[in-house]
Formats: sequence, C-alpha cells, structure tokens
Amino acid sequence: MINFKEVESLNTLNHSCAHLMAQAVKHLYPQAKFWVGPVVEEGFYYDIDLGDDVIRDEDLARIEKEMKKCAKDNKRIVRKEISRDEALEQFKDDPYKVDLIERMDPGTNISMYTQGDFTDLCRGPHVESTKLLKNFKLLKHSGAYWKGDEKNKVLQRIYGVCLPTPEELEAHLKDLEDAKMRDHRKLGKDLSVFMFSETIGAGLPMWLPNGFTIRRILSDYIMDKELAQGYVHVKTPVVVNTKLYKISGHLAHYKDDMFPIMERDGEQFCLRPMNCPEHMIMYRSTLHSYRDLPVRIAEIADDFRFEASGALTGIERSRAFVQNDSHIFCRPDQIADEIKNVTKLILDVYNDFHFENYSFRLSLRDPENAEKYFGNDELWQTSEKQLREILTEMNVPFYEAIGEAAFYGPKIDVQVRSALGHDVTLSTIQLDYQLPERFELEYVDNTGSKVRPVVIHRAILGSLDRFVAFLLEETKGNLPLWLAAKQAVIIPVSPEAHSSYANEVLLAMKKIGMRASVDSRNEKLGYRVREAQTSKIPVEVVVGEGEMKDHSVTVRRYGSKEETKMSLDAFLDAMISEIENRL
RNA sequence: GCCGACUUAGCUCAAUUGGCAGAGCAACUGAUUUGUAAUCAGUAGGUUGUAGGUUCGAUUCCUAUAGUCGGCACCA
Repeated sequence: MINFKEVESLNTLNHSCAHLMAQAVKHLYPQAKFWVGPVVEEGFYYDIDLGDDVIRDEDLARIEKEMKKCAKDNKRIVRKEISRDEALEQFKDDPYKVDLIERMDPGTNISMYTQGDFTDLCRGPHVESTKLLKNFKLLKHSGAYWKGDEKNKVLQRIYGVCLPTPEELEAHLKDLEDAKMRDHRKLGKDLSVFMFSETIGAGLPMWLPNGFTIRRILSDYIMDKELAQGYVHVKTPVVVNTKLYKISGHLAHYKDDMFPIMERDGEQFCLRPMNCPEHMIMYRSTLHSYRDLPVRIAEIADDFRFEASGALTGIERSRAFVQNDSHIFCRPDQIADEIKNVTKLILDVYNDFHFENYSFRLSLRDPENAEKYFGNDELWQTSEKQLREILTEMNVPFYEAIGEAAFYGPKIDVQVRSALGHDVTLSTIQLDYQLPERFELEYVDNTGSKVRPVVIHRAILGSLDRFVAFLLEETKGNLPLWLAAKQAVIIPVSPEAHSSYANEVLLAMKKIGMRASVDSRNEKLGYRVREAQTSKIPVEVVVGEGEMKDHSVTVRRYGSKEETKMSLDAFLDAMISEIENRL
C-alpha cells in the first residue's frame, strides 16, 4: 500500500489537494472555519468547523464536484510571506488560525498560499497549479475532536486521496477494495472461524469449531515454547474480589474499562481485566530465595475489558479475550537478560509464522502528563534508558513513542498493521517496579535480607484472539498446513466405488495426527473440488480407480491447478515433514 | 462514548414517487454415480433488527433502542 506521507511528491500533491478541498468547502459552506489539513499515510484530511452543520455521506459527492470545478480553473498557487503580527491581524476573526499563529515563535515569518479566491495559512510546499489536482477521491468523513481532546468541540474531518494520473488513482482505489477482502471479520465469517450474536452481546466472540482448533494449536505451540524457556503455567480465576484491584491500583486507574462491579453478601467482585495482580499474590504466597529467581509464571488467561462500543473491531479488539500472559519476577541484575530472552522468543515465534511486517516500538511515558503514571521521574528515566539500551545492543530496529507507556512502566511493543491499516500491538514486554511495591513482594538475598524483585510483564502472541485476526489477514485465510483447522479433504471419484479406499487413506492420515475428512457426498467431483478450494483447505486428495489399484493418491494443493500422483507412503511423509517444519 | 451511515430468507443482494416482499447460492426431496472450481427437477424458507408513531395502507416517512460499519476519542 502506498504511504502518501513518505513519498515526497505525493505528499506535496495531497497537501495541495487538501487546500483544494478547503476551497470547495468554503464555496459550499461560507461559514466554514479551518483547523489543520495534514498529509497522512493514507492521503490527506482537513478538519473543518462548519458551525452547527455536519457532513453527511451524500455531501462528499457535492464537495468533489466543486473541487473539480476549482481544479478546472487552473489557478496558480501563490506563496506569500507575512510577519506574525500581520498574520494575527489578518486572521483575527478566526480563532483556529489565531491559535496556530500564537504557537509560533515571535519574529518568525508566516507563509500563506493563495489559489483564486482562497487563501490559507500554510508551511507548504505546494504544487504549481490547481490543474495538477484532478485525480482525487474523497474517501470518508467523520467527527474529530479539536486537538484530539474529547472535551473540545467536534470538527468535521474529511479524508481524501490524490494521485498524479487517473490510472494510478483507479489502481489505488482497487487496492483499498482488495484490502477489505482480507479483513479478518470477513474471512472469519467465510471460513467459520468465529461468530458474534446480538443476543450474547457486543464484543463477545464465540469460537466455532474451526476457530477453536486454531486456538488450541496456538496455545499448545506457545506453551511448549515457554516450557522450553523455564516458564511454569498456572490457572487463576476470572472473577476476583475488588480488594485485589484496590491494592494494585487498577480500581483507581482502570475502573472505566472494567465490567460493572458485582455485589453479594456485602462483598464486591469483578471480572478481571488482566491477571497480573493474581500472579503477584501467587508469587507472594511462598518465600523466594535469590537463587530461585527468575520465577516465570505464565497463563493462557481469559480477560474482560469493557471497551468503548466504538472501539470494538471483530476479534482484533473485543470485550472478552485470552492473553498469552506471563510475569517474570527477577532480581534487578537479571532484568537485561530476561528482556533479551523475551525479545529473542518474540523473534523466534514471528519467524515460525513467517511474519515480516512488524516493528518494535519503545513506548515511553509522556512527561507532560506525569499524573497519569505511578512512580518517580528518576525511576522512569532509568527504566526507559534500560529498555532503549537493550534494543540497541540486540540490534533490533525500533522507534520511540511518547505517551504509549503503561501507567506503571515503559514497554517494548511489537506493532503490526491490520488489513484496514490500523496500527495494533501484538506482543509486549513491560518493565514494572510498581506492582512489586504495592504487593510488597520480596525475595531473600545472599546476605539474608529481604529485597524487592522487579516484574516483567510480557505477552508473545498478545491475545490469541488478536493473533488469529492478524494471522487470517496476513495469510488471506490461507493458513499454513500445521495451523489449518481442516488440513485435507479426501474425495473419492465415485462415492459408491471408491469410498472404502478413501476411508483407508483417511485412517492413515489420522494415524499421523492429521485433521482430514472424506467427502463422499452424492455430488460431482467438480462440485466437491470447488468446495474444498473455496474453503481454503490446504490439501485435496482425489482417489479413484487408478489410485486404488496402486495404493496411491492424487494431490492438489490449495490455489494450485497442478495434480500430483504419488504413493500413499510418500504423501504421508511429505505431510509429516511439512507440519513438523511449520512450512 | 462522540460524528456519520447501515440492518430485507442461513449467506450475498433486489424491490420503481408509501400499494400483495423477490433472485442466486445454501438447506430439504427425488432423479443422476460422477476424474479436478457449481448435474437436473421440485419443495420449503420472512412479524423486512426490535419497540412505538404517522397513514386507508409502511421494507419505504418519524421517534426510541440494539447490533454492525467508517472515522474520532480510548487502548496495561
């Protein structure tokens, strides 16, 4: 997908197109006042105050029409510089422009761009003339809080995209359409992976047999990896007494994101939004020697968060999900090694899934919002520095993001992009000095005194739900053999004559642990082949007269037209190898 | 939660200005016994998301509500 922000020529083109749109909007809505119109990865947008008016779907076509008119005029786009004071005077009736100008340094000149009857404050640069802006499309519109603060007025935001030629525009719009085809919500429905029901409730997914099979394979896979790395697995309850979250601080910091509290016999309970506090209690239940650390407690844990209704996105963000969670309790001198091991595990797992499109993000606190976070400045600076050094030392490329930290500590997140372009966190590693303090965790050091350990929170697959969402989108629903819910279908050419041999083949495949079935329905071969293909089943085995005679199979793989006849034994060996090597 | 939109058979979609709600696929029944992407015929399937209202009459107009979608905000 094109990144309009990073390609310089497209950046200029799209920013100029934002001005063209503003000009058209001004023609149609004379009361319009303009905030900012930046270029973003997907094109451009402009935030506009229309007074009491709002943009509706049908308005986009009207605005597009007016833009075409403005572009046809072929107006030159002219730059002019004025002083800050002159600018303040000229825009004194526009509170948005005044706000922008006042935040610039006194003494700096301010540039303005004019095209025909429209002038806007802008840093530029712009294209020469409006006639270069003919190949655009307004994509969507929405309300957007001024300055991103929900206490502020809702402005009207209109998104669009502009390309140099009609052909490129058409191709780009086609790409956007295609992306929708691999949206995990569509694939999940088409392939019967999961479902939602209005009667069950919004954001509460139900995993269908296919989906459950995939999840079971994933959780077995990750638990085996963890066992090999010295983790221990536990199970803790999803309903807990709220006093647990009073100690952890979640009740103060997180209550809005939790399901409502339940009361019975004078006690309060809640559905857990995460399981860290329970692991703290579990650690605290026994005495720990410095020799025994690190203790790595892991759980495939059901968690519940009352996500805002507008935030729900299939199984990518739901209200009930399962985390592949762990808490590592270690000595301060073990932090670096532990974080390195977790990072290595993440890279190892991503390699097994053949993921390539991900990036490491160092998530830091926003010092301007210090009250949102626990702990003192010095501790934050030390731990942020520590994570930065580890990533640098490991040669893992990363970027830094201010304001993305957890309230108790900085994080290393692994970010991926969904089919529709959302930036979501898959894996996470979090350094935490706060919970050990709040739960008064201890271990006995080599002098016999009690010392506080450090906690590292980490999730490799993140949540199994979100992981499956990403997996479906990355593979377009065409899962590798080891993960496919149904790995093979065996089709007897004639259900009557060849079913018994087909069942013999099935038995052999089941013996090597494969998930397969025989399709002996009273349908033509072509019909059954078609259904196997549209269900994206990786392996299709056809058996008829010939195969029966020499104990062989004819194999066709998903997405391929090639038919390969081989002995049953050779076929089984190939399957075993492919599954074991996770190809 | 906020702004905008959508919701018709199991699925994908139709239904002219308010006038008897349709199609394809799937399901079921029968015939057909199949060599790599849809064999033929028939049957059944709906309080048009839900609850109100306007009207002689509502899938269509209005109100509320639920769910979904696109953004915004949120996202340990």
